[in-house]
Amino acid sequence: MSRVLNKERYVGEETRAKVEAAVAALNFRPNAAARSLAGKRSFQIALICDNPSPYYVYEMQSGIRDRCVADGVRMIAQPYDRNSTTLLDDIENLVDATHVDGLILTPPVSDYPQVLDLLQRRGVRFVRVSPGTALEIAPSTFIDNAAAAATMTAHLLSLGHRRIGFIAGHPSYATSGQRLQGYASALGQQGIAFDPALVREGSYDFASGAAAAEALLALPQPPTAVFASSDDMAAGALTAAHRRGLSVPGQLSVAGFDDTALAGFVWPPLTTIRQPTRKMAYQAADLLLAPAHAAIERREVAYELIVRESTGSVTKA
Amino acid sequence: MSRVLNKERYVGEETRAKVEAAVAALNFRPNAAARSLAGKRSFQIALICDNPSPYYVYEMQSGIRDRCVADGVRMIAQPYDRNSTTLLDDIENLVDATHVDGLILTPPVSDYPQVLDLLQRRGVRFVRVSPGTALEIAPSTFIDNAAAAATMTAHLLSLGHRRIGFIAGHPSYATSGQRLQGYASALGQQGIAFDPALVREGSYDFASGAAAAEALLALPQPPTAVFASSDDMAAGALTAAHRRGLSVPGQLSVAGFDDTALAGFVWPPLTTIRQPTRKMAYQAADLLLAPAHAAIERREVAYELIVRESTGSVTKA
DNA sequence: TTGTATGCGTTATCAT
DNA sequence: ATGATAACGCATACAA
Repeated sequence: MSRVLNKERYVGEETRAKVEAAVAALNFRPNAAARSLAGKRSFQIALICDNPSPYYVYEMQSGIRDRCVADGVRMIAQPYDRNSTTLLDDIENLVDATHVDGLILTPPVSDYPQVLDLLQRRGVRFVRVSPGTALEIAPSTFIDNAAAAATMTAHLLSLGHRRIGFIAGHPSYATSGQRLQGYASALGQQGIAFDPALVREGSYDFASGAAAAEALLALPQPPTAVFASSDDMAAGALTAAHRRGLSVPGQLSVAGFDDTALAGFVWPPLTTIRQPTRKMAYQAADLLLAPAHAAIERREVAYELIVRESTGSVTKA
Repeated sequence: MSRVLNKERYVGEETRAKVEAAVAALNFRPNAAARSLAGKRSFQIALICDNPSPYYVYEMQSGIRDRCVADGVRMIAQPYDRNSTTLLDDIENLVDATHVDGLILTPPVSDYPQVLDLLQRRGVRFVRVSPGTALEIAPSTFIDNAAAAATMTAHLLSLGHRRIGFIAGHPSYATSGQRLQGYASALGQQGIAFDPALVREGSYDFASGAAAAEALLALPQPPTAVFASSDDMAAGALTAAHRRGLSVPGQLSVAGFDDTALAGFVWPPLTTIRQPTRKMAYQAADLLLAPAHAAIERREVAYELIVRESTGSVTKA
């Protein structure tokens, strides 16, 4: 029976048929605990996801699930506190207790040296989503954040904007630096000087986006467009503009990044870079569940510029 | 060792100390699979959550986790497709394979007769969140949806509104009918006739909210306020108003329900009923993990009216 | 209060 | 290609 369920080679055709009939008749479901105890696999993977955006978390989980069902693998999802001091211990505990077949790490944990160390020491398989360092130690999925941010910046430039504010994410996220760099390089491409005053640091969440936009709009020479490197921050920027009575995009264009549902739920709907989170998650799970490859694979996923109503051409003064 | 870890009675003080020392020294972590196989508990629970709102899902998971850490229990979270035809089979498979210690069901699954039947037949413990039928078959957590909706409606009435549009949720959610009833009763309280034309059915998501609001605003005698029974639908109503060039709350007041983060991310921020999803989730997990009670417990959680800028007094024509 | 043995339901190894 | 059997790491019933 075990041999049939695990699709081993060398199983007679009639034996297989008999077993399958019995399985169907008895509505038999193998006990996961017993399988885990006796075998090498536990048919469980875990998602280590500490992210401020529920949309992101949801998409990650959905993508992983989509891939897992094919293999009958379950996902353990533990929302982690951002400031948990026990993260390392929690992960070690998880690994020891459940013997998960693998872990999927999202930013910023995907770049925590201590976590990576631990996992390597323990010989646990893991896949990283959007990592920024030590790319060769494990498989990963990613989008070209720099190119994506450059694309958006170029879009704003093509609309006539010359002073473009940029709201960066928290530096603990590798993607944050990559997006900033793309913004800067697109400006350079057009011979526009990089003005540090136009760059503010947020933490990928709404409140920080609102505060950063507030600061930008209070500048003696405020920008005519704001590009926030997350949807939540862009929504914050939108609110800041509304509070100041600025029409969007009439007086201020606003752009986001990620293209979560939020981008379409605000007014005006946000022009964004679509990061296919769900697809990245699916690929991450695929990397984890597929038979081990010889080489460490880095799998790139395509991004997309989504133009909506929050950006428009700069008005002639 | 087993006796110490499981806090059994009749363990000598010195034996306990020795064991604990060894556990600490070896960094010992009991194997979950072995515990599950040998014992009665699996130290795993599952969340069956099919909800259109990522915020809701996130809050549910967070609340459950908050309670689970205390017991060293893990949560299996599988996002379910809304239209999955295999839901019943998936759940049965989950139960058989993992022998979870219990399940937490959220709407609308918390009222699916087939699922409840299955769980009862199999003798699986489960807790329901916001159920509407057969309340006596299992513990549950809930808020008084009718009273909450009545409170919001009363708030709008006190602002001078007399024609209040109501966007209901999908009827498969028990909460949907409860909220509608609260709205109706508050109107009756003020001697205002219930006008069916002012009630539209949505499906708790943004798009349906936008469509419903669109229909309400197209009425010969449009409402001066719209009360949507979810934040997503309220955000949709907001967008519909903006598209029509209506100022909010100047020309149209908009109110939501749930008080997810979304309520604060849109413009203007939404007046809502705060449903403490996280707390409900925590209590649900508590009901599941606490030693079995004699009686089926129904645990009520308090709601709260949150007044923000999307509602205002009706303007004199 | 503590030691001991049996068994949980599979996988994997060794024979056949 | 298939049958038999020893682990897997704990909980638990029973004995001491």
